[in-house]
Amino acid sequence: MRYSETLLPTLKETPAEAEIVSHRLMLRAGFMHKLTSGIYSYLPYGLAAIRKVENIVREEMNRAGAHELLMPSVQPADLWKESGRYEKYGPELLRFRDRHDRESCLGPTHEEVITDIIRKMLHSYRDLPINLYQIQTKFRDEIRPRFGLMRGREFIMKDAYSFDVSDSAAEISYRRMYEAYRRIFTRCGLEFRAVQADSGAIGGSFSHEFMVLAETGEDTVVFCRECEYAANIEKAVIRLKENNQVEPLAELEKVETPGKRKVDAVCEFLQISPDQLVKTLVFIADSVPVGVLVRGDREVEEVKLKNLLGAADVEMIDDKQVYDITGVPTGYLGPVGLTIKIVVDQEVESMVNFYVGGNEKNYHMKNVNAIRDFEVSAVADLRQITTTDPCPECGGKLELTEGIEVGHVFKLGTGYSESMQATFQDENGQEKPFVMGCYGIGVSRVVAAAIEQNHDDNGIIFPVPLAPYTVIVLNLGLKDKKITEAAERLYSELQSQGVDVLLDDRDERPGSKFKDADLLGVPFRVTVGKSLTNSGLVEVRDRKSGATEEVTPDQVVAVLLSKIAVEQI
RNA sequence: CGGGGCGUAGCGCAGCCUGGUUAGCGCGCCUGCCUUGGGAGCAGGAGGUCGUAGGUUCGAAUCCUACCGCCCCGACCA
Repeated sequence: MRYSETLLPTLKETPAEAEIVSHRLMLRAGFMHKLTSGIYSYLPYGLAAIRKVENIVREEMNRAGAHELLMPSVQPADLWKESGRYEKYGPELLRFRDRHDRESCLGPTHEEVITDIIRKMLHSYRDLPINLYQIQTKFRDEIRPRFGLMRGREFIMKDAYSFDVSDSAAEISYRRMYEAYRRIFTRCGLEFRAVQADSGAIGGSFSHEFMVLAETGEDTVVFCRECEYAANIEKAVIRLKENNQVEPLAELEKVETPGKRKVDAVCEFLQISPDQLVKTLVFIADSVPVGVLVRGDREVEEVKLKNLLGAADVEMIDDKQVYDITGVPTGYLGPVGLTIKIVVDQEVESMVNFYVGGNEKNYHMKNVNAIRDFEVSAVADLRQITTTDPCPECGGKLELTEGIEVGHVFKLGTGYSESMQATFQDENGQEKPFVMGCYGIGVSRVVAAAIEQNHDDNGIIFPVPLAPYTVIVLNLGLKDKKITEAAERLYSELQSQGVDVLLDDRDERPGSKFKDADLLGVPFRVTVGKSLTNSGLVEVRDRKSGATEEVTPDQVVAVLLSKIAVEQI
């Protein structure tokens, strides 16, 4: 590509809208152009990076036996009504009517469409297994799009769907995708972890997320220092410590706590530690209020709560709503005498003689005990794991880190095939629902995550496999025949060797070209300028290390090819 | 949806509080000269419905109202 011919508008200054480094750099390096919130045009340079990711994804999907197809983005509501998701999927699903007043939606994912294809086209166990994928633009009307391509409303996703004859066969398909994903993200040059995950709105029995480790990640990942255990914090199961202390139940007592509402204040006033206190939080689960009890120093994990209650949505409510529902001012709420449904974190169940709010302003209660003093409708693991908890697998020490979710694999089971009546005949002539799996990769997000992980003060440092161009040739002597000829020759020789090369043939001063080359993050830079005139040499520079060497023009292609070979995974 | 911030030239901003000629600055862009290995210099120039609509006023970028858009925080522990 000739720089002079393409649209690659680099910016010296950072647009005010960008907060995180990948977003800033992508805007400055002319990757994309925002049309409206969460919706971007991909400019040539950004598109080239996306294509690199797509190609790696394609190669590995194909290697894993999946086959590419392309499904529509506009989908009829009827299909979504069949699966039951037209009601379940929230406002993220963009709905509209066509000219015939038919209800339609923009596909945020394609389980319904693929299941429809398969049920109409496959009828025999002999056709299975099959795994189909597409790379396509998805639309999800996110509550709050942010960070540029990191969380857009419109984004590019690779989604794959597997169909199997049985659960055990589906597990093989799942493993295959899991391994393919490991290869994909390794090839992208990313530092990542595969973690156990909640399956969320898509549903299904179990799943793993692939997380690129980065401070700006929107997810928290917990992993064990001693074993292979790794999970999204939403999912991390808490292994209960044995509680052998047998303490006799004491008599319930009311204590005055004037003006003490926060856990810390109550504890300080009563001279107790937060692990002796139980807080009562009120959530609204699909419009039903639920009281949730956790120890004073713990945090409720809403995803766990949601799963326990089988609710589509749970939300903590504000002080006013709490008062409206319970008649108790916040800070003094407790389970004793509370009429709403109460669920209890497993840790609380093993506590004896603890403290709670007194359901009356300025009062708490002591020596409270579950079951004896209040009714419990369920006990479960409802809190967030912490680094002081033992690893649920081996008991080892846990660590927390932030991650960007770039891939997610799900074992779906027969949920969709049953609701949509997608069946095949097995070898005995029995009708059976397909056992499904689905597998997503946020292609545009991978590019953002890669930049989040690979940059310095001067700009992007692309890993070779994702770099839109592997080499940039700077012509620093546009009016110098010898220099221009050498640069042009290098450009065409590299191209003929199959190297993605950008020739900076703009009429710009050297400083600007150097700055832009750094900003764009092209892994290798070849400078053809005055050293060619002086000593017959050109400079080859490694963007990542900054190391330079001077070689003759004849050597350049060979030198670069060997450097690229080292970096190409 | 709540809270906060912002909307003035392609980008980054000043001006607004305290209303008053042709609305500024830096970067970028155009022309010329000069320069050419880390975003040069000089000279000249183009480019603005001051987000939109309404109101107050002799007069509005500036004050008031409504709307639109964008960004950030939160969907958070009582």
